[in-house]
Amino acid sequence: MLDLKFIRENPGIVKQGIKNKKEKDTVDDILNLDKKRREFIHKTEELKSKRNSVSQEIGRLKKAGENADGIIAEMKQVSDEIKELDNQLRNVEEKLNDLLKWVPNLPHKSVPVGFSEEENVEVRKWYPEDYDVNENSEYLDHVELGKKLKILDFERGAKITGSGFPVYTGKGATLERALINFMLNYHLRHHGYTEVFPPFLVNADSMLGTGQLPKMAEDMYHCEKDDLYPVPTAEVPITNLHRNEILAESDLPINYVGYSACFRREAGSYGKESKGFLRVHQFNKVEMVKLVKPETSYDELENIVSHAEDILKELKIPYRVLLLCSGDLSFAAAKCYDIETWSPAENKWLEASSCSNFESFQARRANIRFRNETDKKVNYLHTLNGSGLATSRLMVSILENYQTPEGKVIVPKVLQPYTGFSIIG
RNA sequence: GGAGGGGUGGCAGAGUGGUUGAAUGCGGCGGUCUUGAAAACCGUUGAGGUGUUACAGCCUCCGGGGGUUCGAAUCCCUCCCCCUCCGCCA
Repeated sequence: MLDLKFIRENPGIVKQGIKNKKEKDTVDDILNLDKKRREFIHKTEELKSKRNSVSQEIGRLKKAGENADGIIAEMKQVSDEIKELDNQLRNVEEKLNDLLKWVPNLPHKSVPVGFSEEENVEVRKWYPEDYDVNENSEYLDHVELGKKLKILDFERGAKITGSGFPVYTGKGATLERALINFMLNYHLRHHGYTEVFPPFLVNADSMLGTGQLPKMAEDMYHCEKDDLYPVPTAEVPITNLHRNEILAESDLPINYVGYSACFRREAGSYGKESKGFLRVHQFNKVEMVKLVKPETSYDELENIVSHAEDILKELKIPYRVLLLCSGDLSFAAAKCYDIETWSPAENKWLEASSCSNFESFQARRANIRFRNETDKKVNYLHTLNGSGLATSRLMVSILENYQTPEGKVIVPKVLQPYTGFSIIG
């Protein structure tokens, strides 16, 4: 959510930001409602002030045993008027809030303006030593390989649940678990995070807090009976841990890392790119979440990206880092880097991580604040998160890059202590 | 799922219709005293909205929402959460 005052004072900047993000511009409607709102506030508060003082007077009269029927009758009218005005005010505020919830975060000034993914900017690329880009191009893709080695079973996943719910079996299951543990441990030991194991279902307030609702409602699973949402990412429960809290400045930065299964409906995305792991409804992800002081958030964004990159370097998987252009930014993000890993069989880069700075956008929605130690003022903090990383696309790159000419898969060295075996097949 | 109890400021804990945004204690901050610290004493200490150049002023908030009343932390309805006991259960 953007600050209403900021919108009021900088409508031009907000409009431009919305345009650059290809979102719907409701600024004029918002400003109109805001004006109405303040008019109602003015009227209703004037009456309330009167009511308060007269009510006190009534109390005094009654105590003194005097008759107050006249002013009580008068106040009854004032009270009705207040009720009516409050209703109208509530109505206006509801409309205003509905609009505000749909206003996207504004792109940071360092974000290139652009309207398609072609306009994303490649920031850097990394290959393991002696990596030959062409070497593995003849190998089996992860679906065929997974089937042959009996480590992935997409068909039975479809049977027991539905398409897009992969099953890991045998050494595949162990490898997946090893990957998750390796990543968690690495972030804990080398990057100073605190581990969180969150619930996988959250309430609507949490989904609103991080910005999945209302805009992404169609992409979320929803358990209607209990009004709970399976998390699309651990970002949601972890960021919302401190919803409606005022933290001490000395608490910051807070660095959390946590694993969760992630559930996404991916509505309307069938067909293209939906093979195997390329698009699934349930996947595993280790997520880094940071709650930081505003002035540090852009440095922290660079940190979080490098933390994700460290994992790929340890795994020796080729990757590239993209700076997303304004039009490709998610609703809540002010700036975002995607990390894509190389898939030789697909002959393309696959998104395995997304690292974003939300500035105060989520903090304002979720009401997460901190108290400045020097001036004692309360202010919104900045939130960030980054995948560190999602295992599904990463697994594609691992299986394909570590494939031997015989169709076996060597387990990356850093994972071997976790798997207990060094080769699959 | 059933029965009962409870949700008040950073924490503990008063307050059951009329200057109560809220006693008191602890904690925090500032000060006096002290070579320094502790103790003691004094003062101060919630958030949001509106408004203002900035103050002031005004309004709202005692789990959330709604209601009764001239007036609600206090009464009513509803939802949520916590605790105790029973039942069920990985």
